[in-house]
Amino acid sequence: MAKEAKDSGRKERDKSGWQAQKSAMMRDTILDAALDCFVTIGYANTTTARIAERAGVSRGAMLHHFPSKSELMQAAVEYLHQKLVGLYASHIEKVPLDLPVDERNRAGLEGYWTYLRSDLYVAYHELCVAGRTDPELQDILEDSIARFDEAIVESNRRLFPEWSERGELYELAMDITKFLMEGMAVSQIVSQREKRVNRMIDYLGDRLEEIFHEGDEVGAAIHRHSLRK
Amino acid sequence: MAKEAKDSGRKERDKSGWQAQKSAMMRDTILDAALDCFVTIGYANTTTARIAERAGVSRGAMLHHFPSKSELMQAAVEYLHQKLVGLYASHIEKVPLDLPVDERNRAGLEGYWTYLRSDLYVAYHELCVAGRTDPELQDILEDSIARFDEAIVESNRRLFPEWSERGELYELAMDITKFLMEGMAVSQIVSQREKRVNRMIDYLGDRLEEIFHEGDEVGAAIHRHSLRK
DNA sequence: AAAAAAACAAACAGGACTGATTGTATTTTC
DNA sequence: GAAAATACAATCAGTCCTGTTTGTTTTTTT
Repeated sequence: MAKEAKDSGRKERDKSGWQAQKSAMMRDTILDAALDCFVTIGYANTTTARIAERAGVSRGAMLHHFPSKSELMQAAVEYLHQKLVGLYASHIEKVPLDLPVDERNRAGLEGYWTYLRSDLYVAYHELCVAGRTDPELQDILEDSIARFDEAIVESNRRLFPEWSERGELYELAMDITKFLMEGMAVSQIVSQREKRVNRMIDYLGDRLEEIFHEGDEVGAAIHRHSLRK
Repeated sequence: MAKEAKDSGRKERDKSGWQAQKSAMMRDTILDAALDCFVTIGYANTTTARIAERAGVSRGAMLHHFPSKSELMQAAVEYLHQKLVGLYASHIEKVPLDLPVDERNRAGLEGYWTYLRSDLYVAYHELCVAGRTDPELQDILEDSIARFDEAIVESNRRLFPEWSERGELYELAMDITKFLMEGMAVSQIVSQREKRVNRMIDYLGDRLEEIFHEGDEVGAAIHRHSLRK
């Protein structure tokens, strides 16, 4: 209240000065360090002191930018979210739109797999698991996850326009892709087993093709396998 | 050395006395409390004080049984392993062996899903994620995981004897089941979304049936879909 | 150039955690 | 029943963590 009244009486701070630039750089440095810590030592072992050390700044300086650990974590989640969206998009954008469907499916799966094998995804998973028992973190993540899912839907709409009218088949295909590949990725996080990945991606690509072509048939055949009650 | 020489000169402690019974009960009480903590507050937030409180014993008493947190965690992992094996077996044993294959597949999947939806699995996943950044814990878990996988293989051999000669098709079926359902379970851990589970289990059951029947064909057809290079 | 604001660093304070230690109670052995 | 072993409880000590406070430096505004 009193503070806001005070602020209204002065010019807004110039955002183009060296201080402002330095502040923005500092902020990113700290947040990058936070994500690094999630990946290398785990979310559970991430302390403000460790982040400051990794960022190469003092804890006092960092506390100026993020007055509490909670605020720092919140900013880190948002920062991670932006990076994840960017990372996913960068892999998906590499897929040429003029490929035939089955090759495009396969390329999309490989892009998704590369995304799932990233450090950023590891950090994300660390946060998700921690959020199970931390309501505050969970709230932040839910918002981020919802926005990320929307971004995925948007990317897929562009990359796979032929699926746009497949309704429940599309949902099934998305589910099986998501669960199967994320299950595989989490399994890789837990213990590195590179074997079998290509076989699984091949298999999934074929299944997606089948599911898609089920939409070419009209009538009882739609319910033959995939949508059995 | 010197201690062992000393011990060899006296009778072994009677294991049937009240003290021995109480000690075993105490041990299980502590370990149950530890698993409870993993589930309710997460592995990361589990402290010796919290376990002792949950077990209803003093920290001093607990320290007698487990002289360090490390030993307690090690014992908890082993205890969890035993419980997991027992839980999985209990669900799988309920499946009547005289069911037709497709129904037995479906029943096995539902048993596996029930297992994956258990608190024990949640605890297991907490440990797996924590083990990523804790080499000591990871070592313990690797041993446990390997033994658990063997137990699964043994159970499946009994429940699905008709798969015993399907070689790589069997491996594929096991992989897709594992990754898909664990991916789904982990997704449920992270955010509770009960929808779509039955659809996915239906779909997986059908795929397993297909994969199995690919073994009925000899020649190029084996490589038509699933095992494409 | 002085004043104000922002940024940075260092130290303080209280709480939490683990392992070590000391003391007490219970059970078993002789 | 006394001694020994086991079990249990309470306290101590050192370390780490987070938030608060104080002091210094840098940048911007006046």
